This record gives sequence, C-alpha cells and structure tokens, in this order.
Amino acid sequence: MAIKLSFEEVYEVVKLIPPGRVATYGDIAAYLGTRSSRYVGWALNHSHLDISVPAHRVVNRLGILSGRHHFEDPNEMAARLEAEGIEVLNGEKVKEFERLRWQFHS
DNA sequence: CACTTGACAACAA
DNA sequence: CTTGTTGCCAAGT
Repeated sequence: MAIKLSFEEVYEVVKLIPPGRVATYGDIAAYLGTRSSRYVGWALNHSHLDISVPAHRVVNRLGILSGRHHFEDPNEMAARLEAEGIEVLNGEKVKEFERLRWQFHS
C-alpha cells in the first residue's frame, strides 16, 4: 500500500509490526529513509488519536518502554505486550528484546 | 524565515 | 546512576 505523508507514514510502519514483536524508533526512522528517531517518537505522540496504531510495540534501542508514561496508565503498555506473549521485566523492559525485535524489509 | 520541541541515539564525564 | 552535548528532522509557534 502506498505510503502517505508525515505522521501517517510512521503510523503505517508501526502497523506493520506483527503481534508479539517490537521495533525501535531508530529502525522505523531508517525504514522511512530518515535518521531522525525523534521524529518517530514525536509522530507517535500524536498517534493517540488513532487507536489502530500499536504504539506499545515501539520501544527505544534498549528495549525500554520509554513511551509508557504517555499512556493513560503506564502499566497498560506493558500489559498489552504481555498479552501478546512478550515478557516485560520490571514493567519497563522487553525480555529478549534482541530476539523479538522486528526487522523491516529483510 | 528563526526558534523551539520531541515517546531517540550515541557518546562524554 | 546522573547530567550534559551533539546530531537528527518535521511540525508547531
């Protein structure tokens, strides 16, 4: 499907992440052809208006749920991941992140 | 156009 | 662990 514009580009990429997998801001940025991971996070910040965007599958390069504070309940992000079979340590870090990390366009 | 802001990344101290 | 700097780049003001 054709990539749209700006924020929607990020949304579309995030939607490509299958359940039980996660991706980093840097990976998404690279897939979009930019090196600005900040842009991805910033776009995701506006994604609250679009519930179809699985923002809980996006973590920083360490596998930390750095965006959990932006959910209404910080625990919800980890809860959603666990519901998909992803183990979360201390409710903030994805277990075996390197193995679960989704790689776009192999 | 100039400046600031970000759910980042990588490094320095 | 913390704080700070630099790079990055679209959107907001």
